[in-house]
Amino acid sequence: MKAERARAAAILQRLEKSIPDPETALAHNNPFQLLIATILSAQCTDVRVNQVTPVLFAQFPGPEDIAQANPEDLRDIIHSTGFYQNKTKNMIGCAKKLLEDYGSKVPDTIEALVSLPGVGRKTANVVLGSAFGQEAIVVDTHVRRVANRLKLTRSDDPVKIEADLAQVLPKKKWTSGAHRILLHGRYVCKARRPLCGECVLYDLCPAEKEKKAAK
DNA sequence: CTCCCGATAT
DNA sequence: ATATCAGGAG
Repeated sequence: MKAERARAAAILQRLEKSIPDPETALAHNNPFQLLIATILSAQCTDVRVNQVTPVLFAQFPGPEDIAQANPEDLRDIIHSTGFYQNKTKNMIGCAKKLLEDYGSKVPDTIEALVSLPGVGRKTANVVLGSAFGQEAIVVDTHVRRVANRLKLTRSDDPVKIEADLAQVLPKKKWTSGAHRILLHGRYVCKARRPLCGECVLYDLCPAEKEKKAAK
């Protein structure tokens, strides 16, 4: 365990250099907008979400506006993010629930967040970390892949991965650390063709050693 | 486990 | 032309 923490610390130290400022890529001005943007980001790139949210928020800035919106209008705006039927329903349901149960404010606990339509653990942790400044480990597909390649976890279950990372990362670095791992996965340790040649973690990566051993 | 869907890399 | 990417709900 102690050795694992030291390895994780070494990994983080490299990533802090290669990714100095691990901020959310999702454009937003307040917790509500981040919540909606993150709901839209399910199975969709942040780049694409950022193409639709300015249009969406110009017309529907707050929960009141989205709760009352004509679903077709919302759907047309968010169409390109995919899964637009679900996402439209979720946005409206989510806005309504915020109005009815949370005084139009985005709640700041994982339990309350996860109770909102379209909000799972990943989305909840994004909001907790980036809107409320809590230490929250976001596990998305990138974090899952990178954490497994680095052998920081052996699990495919996001909840278990989150627990494993919580063990090995200092709490002060939960949000930034997970986000750096995420970004490293998006741009370097990619799903299809990982750029091992330009990876700052090259010598710390078990996946790389396995490849060499296989030769 | 299946369904929900568009965009892009190959 | 099509495989792959990217979370949540039922």
